[in-house]
Amino acid sequence: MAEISIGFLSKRSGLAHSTLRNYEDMGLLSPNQTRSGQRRYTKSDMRRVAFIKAAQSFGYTLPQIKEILSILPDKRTPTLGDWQTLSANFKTELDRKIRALEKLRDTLDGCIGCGCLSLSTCQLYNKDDWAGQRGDGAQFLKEA
Amino acid sequence: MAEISIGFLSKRSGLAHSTLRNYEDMGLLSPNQTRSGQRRYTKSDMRRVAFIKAAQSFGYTLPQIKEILSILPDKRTPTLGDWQTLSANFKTELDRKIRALEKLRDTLDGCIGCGCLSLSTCQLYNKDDWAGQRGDGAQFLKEA
DNA sequence: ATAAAACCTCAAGCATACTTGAGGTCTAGA
DNA sequence: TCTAGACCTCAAGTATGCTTGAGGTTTTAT
Repeated sequence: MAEISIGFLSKRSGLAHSTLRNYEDMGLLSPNQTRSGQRRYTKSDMRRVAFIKAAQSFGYTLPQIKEILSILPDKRTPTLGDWQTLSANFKTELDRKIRALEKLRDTLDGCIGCGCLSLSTCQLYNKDDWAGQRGDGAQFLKEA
Repeated sequence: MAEISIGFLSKRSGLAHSTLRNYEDMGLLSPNQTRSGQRRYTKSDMRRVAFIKAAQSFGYTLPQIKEILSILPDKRTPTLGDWQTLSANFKTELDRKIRALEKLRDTLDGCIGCGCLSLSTCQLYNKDDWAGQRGDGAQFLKEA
């Protein structure tokens, strides 16, 4: 049972075999192979899969997730500390996104029914206000 | 300036004209039209666009975002209260996702290097533990 | 009045992330 | 040993969310 087959990992994770192979092609997983070419995953791979699913659910793309996972060591099995670092970084990222969301809410709350229609007074019309003086106009949305 | 053209909204939001038209086709926006057929957005539409971008950045699909926006009234301009309700609901949703993420971290932290290789003792191998006794095995991942 | 810029529709194209299927190999239990 | 089931590769298909482009109309500034 130290040998984790693709079928076992597929059942545990709810991901299709083809999806797991796809992650491998994209460099997100790199299972060992038996002599005959069948995949054998480790517990570390199970953890990676769980993280991939979680990160995807927060809107991260596979290349982005690959980047996040790249802080884990290549050569040795990741330690608890390695995963805690990754986890903390990810949490920080999410917090940043949430702060951007709160800024959106707070900025735009002030605009509901404000009735102002001139570029000089309305936050929604005035591009400099969308980003908190970032001077772009689309800045907030890029940041979120 | 009470008339918001597609070009103006496009510049403010950073979204292409085609993207804004796409959102309209999907029922996320419904601007008025001038006699000749040009689109005229309201401030409320600007707010919707800002929300759409924010929700997308957290991994929501356009149909899901349409659903979230559906709590806003059809017939009248949404009030501050309408938006605050939506905003609070969305925050609750995000909190739920984040709690699932924390559960993932906590559940799997205990497994690093635990060395157990039997189905009966290892959380990673034992499908009932992936979801906190949900009996599916892929449950956590669905939930995140 | 006219020309540039902004707008329109509709259709095709593209990237991401899968899913499906054909055709074949490996492995484990009766 | 044989055969069902699990695995393999490779290629094509699908859904989502844009992007691009052709061909034409409307608006706006001079």
